[in-house]
Amino acid sequence: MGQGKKTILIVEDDSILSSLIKEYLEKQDYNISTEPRGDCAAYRILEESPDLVILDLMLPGKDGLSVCRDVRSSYKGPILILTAKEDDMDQVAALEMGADDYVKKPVKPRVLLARIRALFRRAQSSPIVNSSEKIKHFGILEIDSSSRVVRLEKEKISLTTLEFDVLWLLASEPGKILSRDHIFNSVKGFDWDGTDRSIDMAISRLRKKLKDSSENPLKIKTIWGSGYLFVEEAWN
Amino acid sequence: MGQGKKTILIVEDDSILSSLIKEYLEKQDYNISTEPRGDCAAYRILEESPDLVILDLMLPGKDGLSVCRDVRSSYKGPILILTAKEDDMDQVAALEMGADDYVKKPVKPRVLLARIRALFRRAQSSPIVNSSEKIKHFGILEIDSSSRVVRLEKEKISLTTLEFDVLWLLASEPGKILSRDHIFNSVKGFDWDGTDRSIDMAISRLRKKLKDSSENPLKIKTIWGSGYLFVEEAWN
DNA sequence: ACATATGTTCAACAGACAATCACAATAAAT
DNA sequence: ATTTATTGTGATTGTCTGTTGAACATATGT
Repeated sequence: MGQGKKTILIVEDDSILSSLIKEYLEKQDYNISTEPRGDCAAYRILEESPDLVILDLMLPGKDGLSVCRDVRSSYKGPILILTAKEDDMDQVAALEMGADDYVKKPVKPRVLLARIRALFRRAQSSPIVNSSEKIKHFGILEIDSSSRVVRLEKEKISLTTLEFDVLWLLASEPGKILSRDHIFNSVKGFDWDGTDRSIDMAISRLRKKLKDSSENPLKIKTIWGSGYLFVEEAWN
Repeated sequence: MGQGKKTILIVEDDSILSSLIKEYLEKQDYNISTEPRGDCAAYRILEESPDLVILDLMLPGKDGLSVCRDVRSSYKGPILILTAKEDDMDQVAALEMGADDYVKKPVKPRVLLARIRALFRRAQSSPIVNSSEKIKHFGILEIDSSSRVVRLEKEKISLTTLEFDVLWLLASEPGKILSRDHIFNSVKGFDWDGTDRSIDMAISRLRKKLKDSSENPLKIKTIWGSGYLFVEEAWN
């Protein structure tokens, strides 16, 4: 499930620190992007709408406080200020400006993580409504993503989680070639290592369960050197 | 609990500091009560349900961390830890235990106020989910959250607190995958340690009571590697 | 056409994760 | 303080998924 990971934008001009935090948080299973410039930060926050923003105060282009003020009215996620400035009045100003936390450098990664988690616990945000279609029909095949049930000629087929996810993805774009790379990424949420053949296996097991011949597959075709393709017309 | 003044409970054994903060915050138009003992704190938090709690860690009777853990599942307001302890691990532990902020003494009143305000801002805007809907119907299943009664084909099913909370949460978002992490967090109020299997057990017991087959669950499905999902269509 | 390199399938195995039992620890009730 | 109910834990079993290697298929170069 790709949607699972939370995204965090780190706005920080010290690239060493920035990538240090990035690495640490990536290990904790967050999706991290970084931005060194203050004047680009506001734009990117609104554009990417990350689940959380880590914001430095002293930045080239525009200071963090202004960024915070500028985005606060439209960006609803938590903003965590991370800065070396010692002044208490900055802290007060930032918090009043709409920041949710103010942490002084240097900070232990473990502490930063705990604070991030506390903010997420409170925010609990996920207003992204999945308005896309929940049920797909292709002749004798029916796929229901809210109950995760697949029927073939009205008969229920029991698929595993991975098999279902792959089928749903392919069926979402019938007639289009999807690379292993892309399938892997969409289904697992992280990148393909190039040697993994789990997708091959999932396809193989899917074909068997969907009664598609493997030597001459009509329903899920192999595009040699490119990937796989769901054939819409094959289910009648 | 009216719209008027917000109430804050200060749990702090140093009576000088305690009344200092009390005075300052009263000037800012908050309603303050104080409690010096740790072992009485949990009781008073649940009894008075203040809008926010300021909690010291080193307390007579019972330490603040335990207080935090004990009340977290039923007390939903912000908890701010205010302590002289310097140890980073205490900070991490407190935040993971469900605290919302961790401030080191000594702190300027102005800073404390700013942090309190930031917490209130979040608490207010955080979506209280079930203010409207108190009863859910899914075919033969009926869940009443005001009386905490569950009926299956009109027959009353007796669920434990945890089981009910988990069921209610899942049924609040049918067709959506909820991770153990998320379920644990919502139900207990603090973070999952990664080895705990209480949610698995709750699900297992729920399935049994709701007469869902365990080898091939139709009503509460397992999404391998991700979590669980409530199937709306399975109750007809 | 032939050999060679590269991409794909599949069976069998191994490791990771989940379900469940029986029991221990904890909390609640008496 | 004792009993009872609820929740968490260790061990076991089963299920899902990824890996390996051999066989097979498709493309490329000579």
